[in-house]
Amino acid sequence: MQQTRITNMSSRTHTEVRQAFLEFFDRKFREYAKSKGEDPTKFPAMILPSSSLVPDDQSTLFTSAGMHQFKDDFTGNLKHGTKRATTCQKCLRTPDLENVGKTARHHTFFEMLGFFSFGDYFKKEAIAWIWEFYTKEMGLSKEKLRVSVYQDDDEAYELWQKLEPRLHERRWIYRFGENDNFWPAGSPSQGPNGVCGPCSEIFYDLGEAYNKPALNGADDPSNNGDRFMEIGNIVFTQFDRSGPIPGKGTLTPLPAKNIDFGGGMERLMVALEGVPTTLDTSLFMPVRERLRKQYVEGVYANGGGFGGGGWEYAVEKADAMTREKRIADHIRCSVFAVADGVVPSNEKQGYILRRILRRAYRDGNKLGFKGPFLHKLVRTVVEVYGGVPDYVNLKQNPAAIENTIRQEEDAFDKVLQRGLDKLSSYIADLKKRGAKVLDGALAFDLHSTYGLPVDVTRDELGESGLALDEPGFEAAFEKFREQSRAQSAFSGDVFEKGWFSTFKVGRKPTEFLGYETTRAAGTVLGISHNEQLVDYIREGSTAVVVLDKSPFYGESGGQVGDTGVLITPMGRFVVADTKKREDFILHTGKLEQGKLSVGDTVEGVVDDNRRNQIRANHSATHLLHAALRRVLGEHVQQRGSEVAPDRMRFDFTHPKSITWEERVELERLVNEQIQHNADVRTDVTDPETARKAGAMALFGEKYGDKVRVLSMGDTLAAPQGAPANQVFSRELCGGTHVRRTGDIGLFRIVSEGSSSAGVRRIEAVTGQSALKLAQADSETLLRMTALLKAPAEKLLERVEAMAKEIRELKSGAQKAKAASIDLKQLAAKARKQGDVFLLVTEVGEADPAEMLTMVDTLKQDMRPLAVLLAAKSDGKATLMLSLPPEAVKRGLHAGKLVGELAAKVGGKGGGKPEFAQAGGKDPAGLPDALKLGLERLEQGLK
RNA sequence: GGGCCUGUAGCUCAGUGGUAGAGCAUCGGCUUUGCAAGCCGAGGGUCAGGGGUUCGAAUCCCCUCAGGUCCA
Repeated sequence: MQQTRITNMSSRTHTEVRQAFLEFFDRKFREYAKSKGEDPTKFPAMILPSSSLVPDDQSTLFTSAGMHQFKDDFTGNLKHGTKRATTCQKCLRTPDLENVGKTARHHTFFEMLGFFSFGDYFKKEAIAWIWEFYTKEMGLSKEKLRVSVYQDDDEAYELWQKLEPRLHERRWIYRFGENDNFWPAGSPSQGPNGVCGPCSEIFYDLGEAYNKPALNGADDPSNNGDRFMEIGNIVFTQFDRSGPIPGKGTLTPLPAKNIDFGGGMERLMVALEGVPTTLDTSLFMPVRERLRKQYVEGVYANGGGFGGGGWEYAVEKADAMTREKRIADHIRCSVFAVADGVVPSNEKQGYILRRILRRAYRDGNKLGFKGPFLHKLVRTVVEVYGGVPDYVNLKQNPAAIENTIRQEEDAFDKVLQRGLDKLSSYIADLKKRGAKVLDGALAFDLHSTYGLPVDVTRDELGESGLALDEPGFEAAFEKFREQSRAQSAFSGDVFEKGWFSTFKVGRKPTEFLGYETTRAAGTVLGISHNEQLVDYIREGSTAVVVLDKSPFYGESGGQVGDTGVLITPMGRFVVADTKKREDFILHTGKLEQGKLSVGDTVEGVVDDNRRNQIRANHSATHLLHAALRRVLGEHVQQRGSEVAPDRMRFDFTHPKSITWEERVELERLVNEQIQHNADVRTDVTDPETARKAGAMALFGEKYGDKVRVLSMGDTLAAPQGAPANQVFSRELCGGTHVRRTGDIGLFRIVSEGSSSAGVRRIEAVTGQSALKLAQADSETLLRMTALLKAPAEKLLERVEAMAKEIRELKSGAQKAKAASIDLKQLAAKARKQGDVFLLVTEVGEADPAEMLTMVDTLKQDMRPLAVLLAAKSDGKATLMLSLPPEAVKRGLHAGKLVGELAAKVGGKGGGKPEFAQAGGKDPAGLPDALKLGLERLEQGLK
């Protein structure tokens, strides 16, 4: 009976479920706020969008928990302007990588349904609401739900009991210890100190078929079986722990208590759809089906290839189910990561993504796929999630995501090939030696140096009837890991430390005034000296100063920070650089004069001239971006930029280098826009309106509720919201720009190149710098015309002719030198010694290269020839000896002989049996050396 | 943050202290009805950059840069 109900509910799509969750909590929040007497017309937005997978702060590589974007809100700094919020947060986590596809619930990428309280509602509401959501809104059977509380949390126990007496009667409220039901796990007795609290989990019983009870509270992770799936966890942050670590700490109640609820979207879908694992839900089945279809098509296209079997064959061969599921998980993860701007690489986020993609690729190989196949699944993932409002960036440019993944597949293919080549040479070597086992250190080298996965090595060895020295491999790996660990500076702290984290608590971000002015008054909120917060600094101190308002632009979006000065009644603080950190503007510099204290009113004065050059360069990047899309095509995507006063750099996706014609056209288009001198307009609006107006948003970039839309170029008379094709450039941008395009003055491309695979880089200059460049070019030209005595338009011809002439002269020079010695005369000195011509002589001034030419020329005339030449150059002596095979056969060795002769000129020498040279510092010894050489050669040739 | 590998002609690479090479590509000539191709020949190199050791460095040592790869 229950089954019928579940089936009914499963007709909801995941998009509807997600929406239902968010709307449900939004409703609850509003009811609650009203009951507290709050004014309903003044409610802030409480359904918040998912933040990017790549977090703003440097604490972690990826957003790995639903509460990540609320870290500051939990410490009392209401960054989002609300005390209550609900989200569906995308997360990425890899410690469970090994479990993906094997268990019912592990993922690399997952979505966390969350609701949060920052010192607002607490335990009672949280428990009641989530229960109502699961049982009423989602219609989950109460028979299937179990809950747990922390062993000492009687309050939570009673709340559950009162809410649903049956849970208590059936003993379905479990009390677990601090390792299961406390956050951070085990903190009462182990630490760390700080905010913490008990939690309460909700489980869904998948049925006895999955008979691995997990609800025994044991700490052994192997008991985290598949029968009971944790679908939600409410953390009650209510204590401040202090005390020894490890050791029993004291838990002091916090005045402001928080709620952090997280429930896996994938797990909820399992409960709703009645399937055994998260990877069997409708979130993944389209991807898995697409994969199977591709496989079957592959079999067909290859005339029944893939080892001659069908899917079932592969199942038997390679544990296909796990692999298929893992591919589905990994490709979904990769699509989301790429959409958020991550590109596979060998560091940071890019490296995690690369590992995930390569694992999936290997799984595909094992299933029988040959060559790239993962990128073909991208569209399916995009189709599954395309309807979710938060994930519009998936739909924005699926081709770019496909491309990125395809490139990584190709790159890995190459790596595999190289590794396999190396391995086969090892295998050949083993066979030659009659050995059976490959050294573990070698296998590890293949892995660590050439990126060849060890399972590939194992398989290949197996096919040749060989084995891998497993303990040796493990030992090498462990040694390597230890070394890396010891040398690591990596810290995994989620909560940052340092002066800034203390400073920012409860403060409003700096208001940036620099769009309108470059000179404005502000109040000093904080000063950091030597990484410590201080009340004041004295003359000569370097410091970081934070103001409530500032005209200084903090480095971001590629634009460098402003420089200038902060003037106080008592002093002068020279700003050398300005950075932006979480919307606070940090002025770095030195107090040149007087004293500066917190609370002082200062006048911030930005270096105007420098700022104007920056404006020109920044605006020019927008024009260049637009021009690139017109000249090269719509596939051009910004990949980064750097805007400084004297130069700009723009990186963008494009598969080929740019032709000269394209470059000329780009320059022309940009300068045309500059000459039209159109107004530059900024509209402040919300992201949705901006998108509709066709503004280009940076791929993978994060934007707030309000964005600045910058429109530039022709047809600006068009009303706000006019289609993008009516203006030359329309982009979201927080940087500072010129008023009219004419302010840019002049735009010139300095260079074009590549910064990484598939990404081109253009460097350019504007305004004064462009003029300087033009003048420098003219000067070069002018000087060349003078130097070469040719008019500018004939220069090219002239230089080409000269280059040719130089080449001819050069090759002629050595011959001429050789000739000047009069080779004929030299040759006449040659004697026949047995069947070999023998020539031993001094040739005056000559360097080794010239002597070589002589030797070669002489050898052409007399064959076979043994020749020993001696020469002086730069006050040093050089000896050169060339022997024909006939002489070598008779036991002569040019290298050895020349070494012996070198001693006569105070030097050393050597070489091969048929050719050798030597040098020494004492040319006076040359006659002796020649005499000895002649004796030896005569003897040797007899 | 650390370990290892690589960087040589337009491309793919060989070259373990002694005259910088091969294959492909390019250009020219010949052969062929044409194509595919073949034959002969030519051009093309700061041996990633810098410093050092040495009589002599693509080669050995140190530093820098770039790419690859693994770990933290």
